[in-house]
Amino acid sequence: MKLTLKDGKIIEFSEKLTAGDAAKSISEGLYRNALCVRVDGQLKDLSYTLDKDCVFEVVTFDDEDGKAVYRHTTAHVLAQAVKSIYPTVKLAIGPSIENGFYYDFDFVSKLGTEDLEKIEAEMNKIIKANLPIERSVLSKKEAAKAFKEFGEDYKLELVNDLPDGSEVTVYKQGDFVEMCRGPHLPSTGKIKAFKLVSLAGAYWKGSEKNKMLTRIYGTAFLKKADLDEYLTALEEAKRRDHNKLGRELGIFMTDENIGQGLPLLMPKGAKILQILQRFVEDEEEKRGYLLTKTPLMAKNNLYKISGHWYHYKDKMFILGNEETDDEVFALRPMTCPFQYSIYNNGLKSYRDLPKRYAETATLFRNEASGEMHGLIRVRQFTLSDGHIICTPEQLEPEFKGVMDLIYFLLRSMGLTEGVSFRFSKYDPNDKEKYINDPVAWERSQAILKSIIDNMGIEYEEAVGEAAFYGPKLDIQYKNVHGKEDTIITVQIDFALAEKFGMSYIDENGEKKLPYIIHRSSIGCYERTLAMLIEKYAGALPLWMCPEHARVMSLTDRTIEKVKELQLRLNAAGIRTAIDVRNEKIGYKIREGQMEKIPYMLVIGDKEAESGVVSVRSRNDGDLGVMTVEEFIALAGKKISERDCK
RNA sequence: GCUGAUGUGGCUCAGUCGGUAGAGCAGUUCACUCGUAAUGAACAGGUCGGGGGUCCGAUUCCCCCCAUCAGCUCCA
Repeated sequence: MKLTLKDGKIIEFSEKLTAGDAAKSISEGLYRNALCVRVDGQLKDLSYTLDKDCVFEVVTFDDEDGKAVYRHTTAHVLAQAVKSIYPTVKLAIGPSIENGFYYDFDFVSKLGTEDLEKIEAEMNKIIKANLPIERSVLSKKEAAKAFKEFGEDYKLELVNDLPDGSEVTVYKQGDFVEMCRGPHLPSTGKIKAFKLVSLAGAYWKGSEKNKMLTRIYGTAFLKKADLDEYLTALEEAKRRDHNKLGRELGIFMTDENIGQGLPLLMPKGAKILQILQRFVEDEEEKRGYLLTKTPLMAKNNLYKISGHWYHYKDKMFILGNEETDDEVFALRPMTCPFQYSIYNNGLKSYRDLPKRYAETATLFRNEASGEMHGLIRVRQFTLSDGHIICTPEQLEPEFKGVMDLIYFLLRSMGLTEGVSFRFSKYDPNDKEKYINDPVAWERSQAILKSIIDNMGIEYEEAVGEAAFYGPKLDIQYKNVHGKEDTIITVQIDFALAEKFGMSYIDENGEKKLPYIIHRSSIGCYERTLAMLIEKYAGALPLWMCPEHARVMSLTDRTIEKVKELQLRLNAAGIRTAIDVRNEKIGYKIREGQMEKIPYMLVIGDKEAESGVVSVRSRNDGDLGVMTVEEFIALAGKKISERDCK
């Protein structure tokens, strides 16, 4: 029997043996770290019997699969511990996830955070006992019978969902049995460092129609030091959290009397958004967009035509009552039908196309109360919204134009690293959410796919993430908690033009339906700001800082000079504030540093006399003295170039 | 909306096993006029998230709201 190793080396064995023994004989060191193996690319337990030629690979914790197996086994230990402390609990599922694992339980009584320690103690007992983990195979029937006996309703449901005649693998450790595809570590004692991190609710099978179970999150590492490092990194990440940092820096606040999801942008935050908005609107104008300004509300008729009323009525802020009022209004949740109405004003020829409409749109969406999060999910927000109405031939170049604008903006903000692309498609089985026109869906998805493939964009496909009227290309960004959000989206709409009676006259004098691209350029300003705060830990690139420089007096003798310099810098396009309080310079510097002011300029008697300034950068510390002209050149260049370093 | 947690001066937090609260920072005033991440002193600042209930008495116990955080679900 020949085993082909990863490096191409071939090892021969005279008789069959377990994967663990094979690994052991190949390399003592590697074996010590082997968690499981890959046989012909398939993950197997160390107890797996090798009986024919194969490609053989040892899987360690350095391997993503190895981490997953290690953590998955920890999840089993968690389940065993919970089961032994709370015998009435019912088990659901417990997979490994990025950076850890979770397990869902159905508890009879409530579980509190303080119970986690008790569970950890029990887990430690199980690990110390070093119970062997044994795999066996049951028929569907046998498994169903066993889980029914144990009263494991959720496991039973999972078994019953399997096709008839299929086999079920179960893993046994001590008196604890768990249905699982595996593989697993050979024994519970292999787990060295773990921690239960948090407690949360989660719906059975991910559907809110089902019962909410109790989910316990945890993580596990090979070494205690690695676990500690991971937990410290989590704490570090929280320090960058825009929701904390943004409030500390005076960028935004909330007020319980104003309401959930309604952040107030304070002077600094408002200034940043103004800077970004001017930048985006100017850039859009350069690229042939026409600015519109449309109402913040409309009669519900409008949303009935678009279909939004039927899809999203319960997420709209409605003014009036359909039963009793002649007219019912709703705050706008999107801009599309307003710009379509503008398009429809006057007959359009193919010569008029493409029409590129853009608007910095205030939108309102009544998000569920538990969804709100800082500046990322809010009920009122500002979207750089826009619609391009074009002929079929113009669709691809226009889409490319949109992507070019988006790249330009992302680059200007230094956000190109860390974004990923998602091709969001419809779900053919979801007749509720999507317009029922499979032919149009397939056609428009094929068009979008061909465009983005031609552009060489790497993306993930996501079924069931499309808008109800068409497929999307979403630009995704991860926040400090690792949660991914869409920051920008570009959509192809095959449905709404017809609903709104939009048309153009083609070369042959025939009336045609245009294509529509729904697009954002910088996304939702509030959310983009949140991502910027987290990316730069509050120290935003100079060009978008509300305060570029702060001039500080060393003593009261130089206050007048400080004020003069402020005027001069402001005139040169450098947003400048002053600090002439009667405080020590170290104190003023410390404050400026904590507020992440890019440049702090100090004027004492020496500078005042020779007409220079002492410059300190928030990143590089004291830069020494320079003339005012030199400073203006230095800062001015970085501002105009939108230097993000 | 659901699960769990949290809510005490502008901020960070302590405290009260039921007898109307305390610190540090920030603020104000005074002194110091100072050289690149905190000068010193004094003063001022709180309906203990809101509303009900129990009690002689509630910030503390109970109920209902509101807001905040993590997760689930949702996201045109």
